[in-house]
Amino acid sequence: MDGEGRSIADDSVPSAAETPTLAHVARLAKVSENTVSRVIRNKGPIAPETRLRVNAAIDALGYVPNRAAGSLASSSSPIIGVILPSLSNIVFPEVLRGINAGLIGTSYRPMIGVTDYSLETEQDIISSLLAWHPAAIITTGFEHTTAARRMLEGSRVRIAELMDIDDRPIDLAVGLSHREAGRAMARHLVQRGYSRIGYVGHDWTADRRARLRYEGLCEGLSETGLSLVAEYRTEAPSSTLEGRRALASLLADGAAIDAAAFSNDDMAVGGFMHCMAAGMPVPDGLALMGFNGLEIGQVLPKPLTTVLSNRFAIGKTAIEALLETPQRPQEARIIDTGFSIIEGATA
Amino acid sequence: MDGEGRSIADDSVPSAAETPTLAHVARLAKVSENTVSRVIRNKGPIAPETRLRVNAAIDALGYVPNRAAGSLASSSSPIIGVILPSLSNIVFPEVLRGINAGLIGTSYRPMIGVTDYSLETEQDIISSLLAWHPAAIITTGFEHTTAARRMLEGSRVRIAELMDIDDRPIDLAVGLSHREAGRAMARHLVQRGYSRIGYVGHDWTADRRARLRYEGLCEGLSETGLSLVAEYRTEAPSSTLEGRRALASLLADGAAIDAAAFSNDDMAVGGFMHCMAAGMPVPDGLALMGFNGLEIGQVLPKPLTTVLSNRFAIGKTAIEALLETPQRPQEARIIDTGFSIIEGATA
DNA sequence: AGTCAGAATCTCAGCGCTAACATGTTTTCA
DNA sequence: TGAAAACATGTTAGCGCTGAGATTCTGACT
Repeated sequence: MDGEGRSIADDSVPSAAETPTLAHVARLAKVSENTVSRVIRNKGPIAPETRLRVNAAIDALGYVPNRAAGSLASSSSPIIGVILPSLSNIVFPEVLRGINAGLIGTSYRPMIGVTDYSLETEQDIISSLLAWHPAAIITTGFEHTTAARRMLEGSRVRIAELMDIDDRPIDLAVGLSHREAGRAMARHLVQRGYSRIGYVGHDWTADRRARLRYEGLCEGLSETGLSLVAEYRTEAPSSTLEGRRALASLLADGAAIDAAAFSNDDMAVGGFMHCMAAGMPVPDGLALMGFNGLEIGQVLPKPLTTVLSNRFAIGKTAIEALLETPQRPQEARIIDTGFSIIEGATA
Repeated sequence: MDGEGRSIADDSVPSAAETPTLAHVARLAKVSENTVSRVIRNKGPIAPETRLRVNAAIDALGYVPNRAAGSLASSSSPIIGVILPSLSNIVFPEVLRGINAGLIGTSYRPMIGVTDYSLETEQDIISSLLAWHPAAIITTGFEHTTAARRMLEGSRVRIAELMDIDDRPIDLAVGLSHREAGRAMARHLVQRGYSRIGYVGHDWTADRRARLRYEGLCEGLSETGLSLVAEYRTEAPSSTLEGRRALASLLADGAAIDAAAFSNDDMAVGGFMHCMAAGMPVPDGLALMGFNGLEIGQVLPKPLTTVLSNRFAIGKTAIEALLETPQRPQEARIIDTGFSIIEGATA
């Protein structure tokens, strides 16, 4: 019955091509905007009947809250800033996958930036992410420019630094001790009876963790009275191809080694490929050990002996810890997700 | 000299722990907020001297614009919604890498969602991304729920559907014809003299493109009077391990084939591993052909014969095309990024 | 000197939502 | 039975920015 004259403000339904707002929902459900807002955010007490009415109106209009408005009003947003060094290496997508897994069922969304291992780029990304007043920022490692560190510390946003735990975090660190992982590699190889151990690595100027593993490896060896008898580092970032080339170079130089420790699995798989192509028996002619525990290593004709870094768990754990405590705590916290040796058939 | 009494409103500098706003910058630079806004967005005429003064104030305060406020006021935001089916497969991170590359130098940021190949999940993600009024939404393929399609079409946001071009896009499609790629595989194998060709694939209920390649393969073969002599599809998603198992199963069933066409490189690399472990010579005992052109395939002792899908280019091209035209055009557009055969040593 | 276009800037009203507080309405329990 | 506590809602004032339309100020050209 709306024949009794034109109603004064019948804009309870938005005109076509106009996106419905809280106000539309409120009018249709005959409650205040604030009540609708509280229903949506599930905040404060709501009478069951009211909730029903509001939800019906939301469905009827196909209302979707405007996040920008919400963020502005509450000066915080359901965004998780995620800063990754690279997307070329499967390791970081796996961390992202963990982050995403931890976000399922929440209304948070990851907003990403890729640094290409440049601290200056990281700084720019941090500043542009902070402009969204995100709930948290997740980045990698402990190395940041001074300005970046100041921004991170100065913001009230929660900060997670992933992968590494060998230093003091700003707020939260989740990862593993790469130094310890390196030592574990040394111990494993020595236990297996190898004594002439070589190192094959990639350019680590921007990869602190690879260097930490290298240092751990050296320490581990020296604890048993050994040391590296040969080493080769490429000038390129890690890749399977570089690994293949690097091992070939090391052996071509006449290195007399019975085992090669690689900076990571990509490199080690490349090394394995070289051995196959060159007819070098593994592990009897040469033992190989990697780091990461990538799937590809486990599908080789002989599964690669390596160290499992729980990338997925790192991402997921970080998100869970961050969401658990929205406010930055007084004390920084470190979560060790550990590592484990994968006893393959190559070392 | 600020000793001459307390100034009435000297809040040109924000009090500590208060983030500076446009208003602070404006006061410090002695211009209106709007002028600062125009300097920042580089919009409208600004006197060089004013620009300098404003930029100095911005630097002095370390001002960072509040994106939520900007988005609310302009009802659009520098966000690119990116919806990916999965992060487990390196293919999609590579697309994301392309997207990211196309975004460098702009202030757009990707906000991501992962569907795990579920159309319902895609629909939820679309709705939650639209809540940000993004500049564009990039998703995969042409299959969407009815509601999702309606949301995409109804929004004024630009939409790109990636990977596939074998159908009609909503707005923009960037990718390659998987059907044609399948035909090309058939032609290549036939040209090389193989005639007893088998197919090894993964579960494609959610992977339309794998099915299209399969169909193209069959069509290509039948054009030369041939057809598949054996095929095996796993019930699991594609992986190297599944590929290895699948080829083993197919051969164990006694299939008399001289070449195996795989649904993708992951599967093909797994197949290669099986051959190595089983002592089957490649390609003389069995030829192998994949699809994608992943790095790992090219590092095998014999580089894998495969089809290069330009994942990185797909992402980058899509972004470039989207940013070039902020408004959705009348006519939907298709960009074919093509494919090419990688002549490896396995087929 | 008068007019006018264009450049440079300002004023002002929101964008759609939420925080904080105010108000009214029940329930609880001494 | 009355006061306090708990519940259920409403009212109001922004959050920090941008868009549209003034307004002021130049200089160019009659």
